Amino acid sequence: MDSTLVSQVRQFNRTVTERVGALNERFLGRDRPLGQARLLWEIGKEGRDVRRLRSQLGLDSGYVSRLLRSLQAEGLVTVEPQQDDKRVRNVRLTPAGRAERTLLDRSADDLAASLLQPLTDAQRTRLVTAMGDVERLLTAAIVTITPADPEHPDARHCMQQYAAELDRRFEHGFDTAQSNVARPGELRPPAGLLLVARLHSQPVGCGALKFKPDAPTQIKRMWVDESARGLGVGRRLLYELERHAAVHGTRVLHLETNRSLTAAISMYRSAGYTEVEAFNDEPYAHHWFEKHITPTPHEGL
Amino acid sequence: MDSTLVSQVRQFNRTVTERVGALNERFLGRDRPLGQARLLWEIGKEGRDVRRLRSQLGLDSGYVSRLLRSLQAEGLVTVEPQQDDKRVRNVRLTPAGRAERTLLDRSADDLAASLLQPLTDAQRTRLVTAMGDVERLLTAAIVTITPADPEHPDARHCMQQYAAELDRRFEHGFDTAQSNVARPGELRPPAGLLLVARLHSQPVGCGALKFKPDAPTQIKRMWVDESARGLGVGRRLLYELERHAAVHGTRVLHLETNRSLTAAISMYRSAGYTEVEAFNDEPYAHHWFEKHITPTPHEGL
DNA sequence: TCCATTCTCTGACTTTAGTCAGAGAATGGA
DNA sequence: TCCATTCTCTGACTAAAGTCAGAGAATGGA
Repeated sequence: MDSTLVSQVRQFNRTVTERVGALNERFLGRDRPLGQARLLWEIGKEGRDVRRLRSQLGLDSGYVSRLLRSLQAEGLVTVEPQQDDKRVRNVRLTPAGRAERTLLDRSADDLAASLLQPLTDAQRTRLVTAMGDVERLLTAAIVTITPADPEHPDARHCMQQYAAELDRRFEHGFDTAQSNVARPGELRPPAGLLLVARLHSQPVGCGALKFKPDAPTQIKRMWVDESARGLGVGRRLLYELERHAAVHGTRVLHLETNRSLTAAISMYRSAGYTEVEAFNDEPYAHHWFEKHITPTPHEGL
Repeated sequence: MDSTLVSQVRQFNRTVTERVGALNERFLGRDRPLGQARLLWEIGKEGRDVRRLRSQLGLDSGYVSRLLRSLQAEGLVTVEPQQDDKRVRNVRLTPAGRAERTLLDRSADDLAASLLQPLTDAQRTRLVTAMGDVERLLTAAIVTITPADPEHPDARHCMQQYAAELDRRFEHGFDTAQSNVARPGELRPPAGLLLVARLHSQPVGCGALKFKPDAPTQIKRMWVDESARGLGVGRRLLYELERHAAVHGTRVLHLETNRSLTAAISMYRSAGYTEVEAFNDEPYAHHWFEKHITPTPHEGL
């Protein structure tokens, strides 16, 4: 890895955590421990169940329990069992809790404003733009891409979303029954491979390979969730699929797509796929692409 | 303040501190409290005196003392009185301490690399560029600009640096004696005003006004330290001077400058100053500028 | 109807990160 | 020479942020 990049990232980490961290304490931690404040914030106006609070903040169950009790003692929250599963408990803000949360909200606004205040308009715009870029790319960096079984709940979620989106976007909708859609077994080794992209362990994208003896490997089910677009997830999925295909000995990749998926088409083009004659009779396809790759069997094993 | 900007800054603070903070702990805080690690890092290869450590990390003297003793107990540092002032104590790393610091260094590199690793080359470059922007602008945001007495050590430092820089940059050097340089009294209210820009309480720039009865107010001693260029400090100094001048009732501002100071000249132009005939006989000047402003007496009082 | 599992809570801890009020030594200037 | 100041250290605290090992209630499937 380029050491200049690494040292610039380190410099950034130092400066930003120091600067923003210091402000965080000065503004938010004024009369309330940061832990309590974070919890109060995360409960939200609608309330939340304890389990979700815990996983979102990454805290010990005992610790959260204690924090909740201290908030309860101050009359800021109420805790009661969920209707349908009485093991789970729901936390809600009382009116006093909502008022306190609004105060925190104001403090966070003040903090942000204090960072912007000394800057000129032009500088403010540049700062916010750069912050957006950093955020987006840091988010992209924590997206993981791993093989998954087609029957795994995350995989099924992706497939459903995939079909639902095609149905929305195709001129005449999309019906799984009419398409040459792959059955789960075909996307499971050794017949194929399914990759799932996850962000904060939520599935946000997928892509699959279907290996064919003595024929090009097919790319299937490329999908990226609305919320994760613009992070380069599609490109990474494609790249990972190509890598796996190469290990499997693939020389040629095939994929077909619908003309309504313009962003995908231009991504395929820019990733080196060239349009070819129709190589199958998929009813929903308008474009057929192929790419030649270099097999690298057993690499990294 | 534009609430879109504010909420974007908040979003950034949340995402980035969470993400970088989590990594910080996972990589750096593995087998050593973060406080110790920071101290170990800050001591540096050359050693440092305790006073400076304290001020750089912003910690209580008793706390630093205790941290140092725990590092000493592990054989990582030695502490001994300074030669010339035995109240001050110097801290140095032992070979074991240096080894430990190298380990920390490696961890910090790994952390940074782990952020970059999942990204494509293009994304890495964009991330690092955006990080640089954010850092620079956050640094700019904590520069303070306040009036100072011309005899204050920080003010004197600025004046000396100002003269030294002119001497370096002018073709034939710069001699205070030959210039119509203002004496301290002239830059002190009510005759004038001196502003000092500071970063982390170190002086990094200055600018002054000289009020003249029934004549344009003069801008003098505009200087920004090498280390703080590109942060918009000059522009902010100029803006603040104009604001003070307006409050004082000024209608026209005058300033003269040397042709070697090209960056300053273009800043004056872009800030609305127009070149005019020479209005004085300053021997080092090649360009004379003026700007009309609207007086705002007693504003904000 | 069991029984393993899930979810939350409690009690008993620990570690980290400080703060505060001096004490004691050294220094610098009047 | 004195005295205020500076610098570091020590003792005596505190608060925050967790960790860990259960206990007890509820649930869901065999």
